[in-house]
Amino acid sequence: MTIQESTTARPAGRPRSEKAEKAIIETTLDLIAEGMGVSELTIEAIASRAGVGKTTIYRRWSNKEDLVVDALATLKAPLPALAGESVRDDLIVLLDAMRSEAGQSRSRCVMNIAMSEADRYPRLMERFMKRAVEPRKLAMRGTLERGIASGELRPDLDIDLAMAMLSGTMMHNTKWGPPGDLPLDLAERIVDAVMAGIAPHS
Amino acid sequence: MTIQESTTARPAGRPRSEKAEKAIIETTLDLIAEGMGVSELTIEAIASRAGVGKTTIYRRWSNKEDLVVDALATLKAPLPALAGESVRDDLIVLLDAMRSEAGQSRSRCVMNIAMSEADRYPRLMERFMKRAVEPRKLAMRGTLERGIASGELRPDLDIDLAMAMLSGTMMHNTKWGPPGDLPLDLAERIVDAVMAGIAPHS
DNA sequence: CCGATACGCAACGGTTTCGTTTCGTAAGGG
DNA sequence: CCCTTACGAAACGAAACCGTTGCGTATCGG
Repeated sequence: MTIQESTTARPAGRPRSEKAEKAIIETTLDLIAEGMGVSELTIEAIASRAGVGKTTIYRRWSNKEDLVVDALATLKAPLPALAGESVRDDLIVLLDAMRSEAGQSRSRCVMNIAMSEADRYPRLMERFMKRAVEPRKLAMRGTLERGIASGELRPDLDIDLAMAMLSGTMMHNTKWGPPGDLPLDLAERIVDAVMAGIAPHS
Repeated sequence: MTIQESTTARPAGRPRSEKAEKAIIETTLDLIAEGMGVSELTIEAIASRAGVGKTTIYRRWSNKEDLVVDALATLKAPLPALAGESVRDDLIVLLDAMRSEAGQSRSRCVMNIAMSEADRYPRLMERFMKRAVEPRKLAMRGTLERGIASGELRPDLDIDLAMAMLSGTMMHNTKWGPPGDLPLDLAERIVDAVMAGIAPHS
């Protein structure tokens, strides 16, 4: 209230190290990506691996869950750009984004948490859903609606069921398919198969 | 080596209580079904809930993983009987078995473990896969092959991809679909949608 | 330079689980 | 009856984390 507090009234003293903050969050994500469940994460392990005192963590987050929420929130979802020409191409782009993300251990184990600890950490999952899942669902829904309008998809299409077919088939491959990298043309094959169906041409 | 050792040369002394053994395994499955990860299971919690001394557990299993392996192995997989008339009907039966199992907390959380802790407990998963997953996969594969032979399915069908489409769509609904029970006709709708495809009639 | 704050580090007491051991009792076989 | 083994209960020392505190140092504003 004196003369100028600039924008945020910087407090006196040494400012908090952004490097430490980044290291903490990165380490948290790394540990999760290595298959560690939320309940197995320990503040001490994060601190030691990040080269940081526990104090520095507790000064920023009051408990483990808050830290994990913030860490997951930094996983941005750079939605792939859709050409918007053919619905088939757009669906392939969307599914191929899933395929390539499945190869990254980080996204993969975040997905593990999403599927196995959803009930135990509802706040965490709610936030993660809104941030990472919803935008993709909306993009796919929009593409399917466009396909119905343009006649590229059947007019009586059950959109929710179609989304489950597309995403579910890809997820089934990432989770239960043969080990190793997924074939590069998997998205294309899935989209074509889902579009054509498994019954013979009528 | 004296006269008769019957079948298994019963040792002297008090025999082990089958009741205790059963209680231990049931309690283990219950705890897992309540959303407890393998790493969060504690021998003490199992012992106390089962009304059993820790000694009784350690006398039978040398560590937690061995116990969980045995517990999961007792989850038998009563494959649904397939009529073998129409491929569509058999696929519906197979998928509907998945749907109804998804409603049971026990099978559900076993699935959670399967998907999230597969890398951490590979022995455990290998055994579980062989016991519970493989028979179902074989049944579905057989049905699809029969459908190709009978002309009910397209002759150039990619069987693995078709299995991923069917199972993946159902799993997507169980995991990411709206909360609450799955609609009773979900299996039928999935099978019909997968067979017909989402593209318009050619 | 000085005061204030953050830093990494180490240690604290408290809790939980571990795997083991000891205890007195229960239940079979010879 | 006696020997053997299993039983449930309780307690043990060791280890891992918890959340907190004190320490000496580093880094900012004034």
